[in-house]
Amino acid sequence: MTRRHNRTRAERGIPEATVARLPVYLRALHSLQERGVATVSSEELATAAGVNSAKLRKDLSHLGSYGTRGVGYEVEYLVYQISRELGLTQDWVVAIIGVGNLGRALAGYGGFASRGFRVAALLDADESVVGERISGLTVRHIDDLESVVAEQGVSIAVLATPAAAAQSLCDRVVAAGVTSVLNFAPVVLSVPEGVDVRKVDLSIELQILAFHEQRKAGGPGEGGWAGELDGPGDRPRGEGPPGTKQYIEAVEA
Amino acid sequence: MTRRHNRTRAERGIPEATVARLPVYLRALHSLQERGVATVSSEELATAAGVNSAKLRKDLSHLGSYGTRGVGYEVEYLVYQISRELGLTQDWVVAIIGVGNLGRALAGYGGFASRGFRVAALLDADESVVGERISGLTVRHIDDLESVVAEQGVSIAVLATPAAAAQSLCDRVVAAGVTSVLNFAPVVLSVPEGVDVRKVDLSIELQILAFHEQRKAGGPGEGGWAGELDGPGDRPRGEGPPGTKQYIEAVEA
DNA sequence: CCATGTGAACTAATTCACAGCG
DNA sequence: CGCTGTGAATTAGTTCACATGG
Repeated sequence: MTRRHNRTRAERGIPEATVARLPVYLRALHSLQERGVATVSSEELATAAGVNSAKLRKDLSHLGSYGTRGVGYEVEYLVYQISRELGLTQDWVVAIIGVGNLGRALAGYGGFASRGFRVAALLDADESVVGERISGLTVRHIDDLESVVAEQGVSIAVLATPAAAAQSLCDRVVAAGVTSVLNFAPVVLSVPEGVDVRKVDLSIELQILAFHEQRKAGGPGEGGWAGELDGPGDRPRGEGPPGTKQYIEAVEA
Repeated sequence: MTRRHNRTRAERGIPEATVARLPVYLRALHSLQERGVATVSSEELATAAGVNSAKLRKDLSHLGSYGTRGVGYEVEYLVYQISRELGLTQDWVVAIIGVGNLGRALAGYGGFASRGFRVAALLDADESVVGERISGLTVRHIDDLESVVAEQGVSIAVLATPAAAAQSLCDRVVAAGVTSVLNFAPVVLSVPEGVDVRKVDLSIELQILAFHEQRKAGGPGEGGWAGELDGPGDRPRGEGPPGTKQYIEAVEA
């Protein structure tokens, strides 16, 4: 919040929206780097990252003044600066909790190893998967969670468990000292101050798409304005507007 | 922006931030419903959804006036209204493109079927998986993409392919008439006006966590302010500050 | 009397537009 | 001259706080 030195810039506090875009810029830069491009303008990089150039420049300006006026940005240098800002110049030890379909997919995901993330452990409660070897790691029993976290120095836990198990496992990893959690289970996790949680939720994404899809087709419901004037009083109870699937009964997965 | 009728509320145009939270509220409501709760206050629901109550009320107010002052919201009714707003009172036909680890995990994900999303097809380019049966569906060859989209009336495509294939497959599904894409490949997709794309990106999420994790440990880089005073001129070229992993060489996954 | 619904105040994020530097 | 970097203007989102109505 308050400045605590004479920091020339960056000044402790990059906007969250900017932080969320830095990885995108970084990926675009890597791709340029592979193609042997040495220098890039804000316009070009912005296009590659799918944003407009003003936003890109403003974002980068939060890190410092790393461009050259009249020229652009040196790709390699910018890659380094963004990597450093994101904390990718050091390794982060990751544990994946839950080795179902998703956990396996994550364990095999190349993107982990490539950028400073080292998967050090796979854990599961199911005896029948414990001991199995996946992507070079032996699945360990969830009882070992605390010792694994301590021994390996895990700082990021990836939760790929059923919803019902997520909160209590989250509590355990946090108690064991993990301060960042990436949650794939469809639940809202509560964690103490100082612990960061990020959520990846397929079904939420689909529902957002459905909203826009419906809108393209014209208004909510089937015929557009079912229930328009219903103040409390003429509420549909137990049935939707004619022709619609009624309510939603299925259980959460 | 300007009102264009005497619409009592909703007024065409729910803020994007609100849309993104509606699925969370919906999930919390379903969970209350399962526990037999009939009525809920904004305070309770907000807690369950992990937001504050003012935000929840403001969000719901964009849909209409569905609460009762002094009492709260009727769970069942609110479930219905949010579902309708999100377009979940109708079925959406989904095709999953790419049947690797991730595609399989997605195909088996219960959250699909449960809320108005019907996976109608699995497609892959790899001959060795074509014909395989997964979660009740036979994997079809990617050559059939256009006909599958047309026959099944697919409106949402889920891309779970390698990065290199994503854009051209995206082009194909869009050309075939799909107007919503959920992209798991680590690339920025470009699509024509009117097509919605949402991105789920593991490695971005991890990088955001790393940023905050690093911050907890105190400042970027190892020793805090490597390159502090470097205006252009004394840039590190080809090496990072002492002791840091240098640059990032690995390829994108 | 209590919890919703909402103007008003505030904070964050985006976009504009141009000064200024290489 | 061409591009970055950035104040200023705008727009979006959040939070406050309370009038309102069941």
